[in-house]
Amino acid sequence: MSTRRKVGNLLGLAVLSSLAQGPMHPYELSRTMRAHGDERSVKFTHGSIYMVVEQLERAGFVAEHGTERDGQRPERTVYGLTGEGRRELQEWMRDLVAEPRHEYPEFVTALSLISALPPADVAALLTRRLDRLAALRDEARTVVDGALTAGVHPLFLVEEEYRMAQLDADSAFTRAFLARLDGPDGWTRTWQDHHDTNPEEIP
Amino acid sequence: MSTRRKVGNLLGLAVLSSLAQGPMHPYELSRTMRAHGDERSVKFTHGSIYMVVEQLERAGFVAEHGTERDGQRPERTVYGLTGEGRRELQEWMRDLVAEPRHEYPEFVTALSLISALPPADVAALLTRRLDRLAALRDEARTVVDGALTAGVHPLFLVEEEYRMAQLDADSAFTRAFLARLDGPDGWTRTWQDHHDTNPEEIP
DNA sequence: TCTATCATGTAACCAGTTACATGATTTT
DNA sequence: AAAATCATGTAACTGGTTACATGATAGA
Repeated sequence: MSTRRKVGNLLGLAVLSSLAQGPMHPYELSRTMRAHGDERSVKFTHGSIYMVVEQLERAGFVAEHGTERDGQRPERTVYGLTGEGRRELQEWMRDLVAEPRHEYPEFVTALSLISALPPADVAALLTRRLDRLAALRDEARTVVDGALTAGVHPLFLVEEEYRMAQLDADSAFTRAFLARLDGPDGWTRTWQDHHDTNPEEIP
Repeated sequence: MSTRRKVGNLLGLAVLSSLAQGPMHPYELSRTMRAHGDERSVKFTHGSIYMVVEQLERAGFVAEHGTERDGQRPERTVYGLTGEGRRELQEWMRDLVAEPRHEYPEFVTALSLISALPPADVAALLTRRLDRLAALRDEARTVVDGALTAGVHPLFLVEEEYRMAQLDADSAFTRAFLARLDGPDGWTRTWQDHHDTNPEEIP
């Protein structure tokens, strides 16, 4: 990562945060994070948790807190936060909240190459996109409503609110783009020209 | 990637798109993409281009088109798009435009763990964030204005417009969040309580 | 001519993903 | 009791980042 953080993966942050509630073994991290619905906000899989815990240990942010054994199941190593780990958690969080960074959403890339598609096709594709955006928005809404009626405090749902706000902005942009395509302000014209003069056939 | 695309890296898409203009060697890809300002929309470095070209070749999307030599500089291998590559470019673009996917912006992760910070601190951090968001917005505006006066067609700047829309939504959300923090609707209360009852000290 | 920067590529390393291994429990 | 699923972990592979290597030109 560009950051000079010793562990750059955001999954590491989520693990630090979980361990702030008390020591756990990696599998338990996996379970509780999954149960808590964290997979909507952090990308992780079973395997990646073991990896990141290892990294955090190398960096001195977590340390072995003992080992347990339960019947003949494999022995589990329990990890706990170190002082350094606690400090890193705070600092990292403060940084993320205060400093937005330049990211690379897939749609940005696609837009930057949009002239590779013929304009008529793009109109159809954007229309389809509006549908899908609405579906994602509904999904978020459902998650939030479900959690609220289950008694979760709204504070623990702000990330979904943010997501919805971004989805709304995406929809609005998409609609505006569509409008410019339909309108006779010359957009489609130059675009089509660009296509015609750019044979793109180099066999 | 979740996609069953043979090459999942979006840099691969940008390379396919560049090669649609004609065969090139990797260094030239690097130069033209950089000159064209693509680094704002796709993350790449010198080294990653060589890597992705190799992957594209393994996948059959590009092929050696010959080798050149210029003086005693290292010999350059020129790559061109194959028929498969051209098809992949189209299909991939259509997919990206029509199907938004679930992504993991850093701020979403931070928000999902926001209760790890004390509420008073968060207010200050969000205020700082507003500044930084404004700066990023200005930056995008400047890029766009510069390009427009240099004669670039707006079609080639839509990705910056999108970025600005997302930044605006981010600002609006941040302001609303701040307002809820200040307001006496109980938010800060439960939050602070959560902090007090959650000692987070496991030394 | 010495030094800096450009042009071009390779290699070494670290991170992340996926698949696999194996005993325990639950379901049919 | 066979099949499926859960609990727990490791290993192998692939991808991405960084640092390095080396000749060529250009500026001081």
